[in-house]
Amino acid sequence: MRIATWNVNSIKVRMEQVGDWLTQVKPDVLCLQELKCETDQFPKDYFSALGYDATIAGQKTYNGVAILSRHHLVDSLIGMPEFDDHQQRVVAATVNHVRVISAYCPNGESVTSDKYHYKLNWFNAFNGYLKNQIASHQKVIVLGDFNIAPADLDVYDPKAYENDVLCTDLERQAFQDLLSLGFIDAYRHCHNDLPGFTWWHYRMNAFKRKMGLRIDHALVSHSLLPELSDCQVDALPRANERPSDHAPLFVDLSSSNPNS
DNA sequence: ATGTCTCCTAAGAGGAGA
Repeated sequence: MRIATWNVNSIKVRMEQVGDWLTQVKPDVLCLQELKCETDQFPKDYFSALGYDATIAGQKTYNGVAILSRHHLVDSLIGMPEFDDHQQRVVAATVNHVRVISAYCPNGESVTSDKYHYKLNWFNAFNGYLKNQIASHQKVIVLGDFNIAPADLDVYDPKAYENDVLCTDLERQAFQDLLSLGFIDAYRHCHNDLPGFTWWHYRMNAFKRKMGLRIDHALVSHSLLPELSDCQVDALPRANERPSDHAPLFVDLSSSNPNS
């Protein structure tokens, strides 16, 4: 199975780019973030015509997550049951006995912002949520925009981002606390010393100047580790004419057939 | 470098969020 994630920064603007990418890369599953549309505005028919079923958690203007799948999606769950939040940031569903979670973690804005506190609270809730998910499902994969660069290797200029949002010790600790539940950072596991940037600012010609951060991640449960064969960032869509600021990331699992 | 992009309100630009 190939399972991917992409923060598309508006599905209405990027629909055809996503369709083209699905046609070329043919993932079994694609997790989407920042839909920026309400659930009933999501172009479900367009992706259905490409062979993808969808579970959607949208809202007006901001946030919004979805899971697209070429296989049957079961046991869909919108949001975190024990965290009351009108911001649609989490959706889960099971595909071929693999629990897939699409997450759009809060950005935080800046360390002095109320949004930064919301971010840390949110990660605390997300930790509890994933603890439950990993306890109730054998194979779990969490993909999405985490808005955390876990280490200096994940930042083009660590000095410039030192103690800045996305890179603070508290955020990095929150990320490590997720791993401690029993997850592995798939990209870092497969690539010891490559940056693997997934996001580049729209400003400053950041993409062409390789000024990126690795803030989109795929976490696999220990039970999936034997199946993990590859994890790649596809930076090509970032060079599109009207790109999302994020590039897609995908994981290849060697088995996970319906009977395993 | 308050630099770019998207969406909203509301009838023009400007604010929010990233």
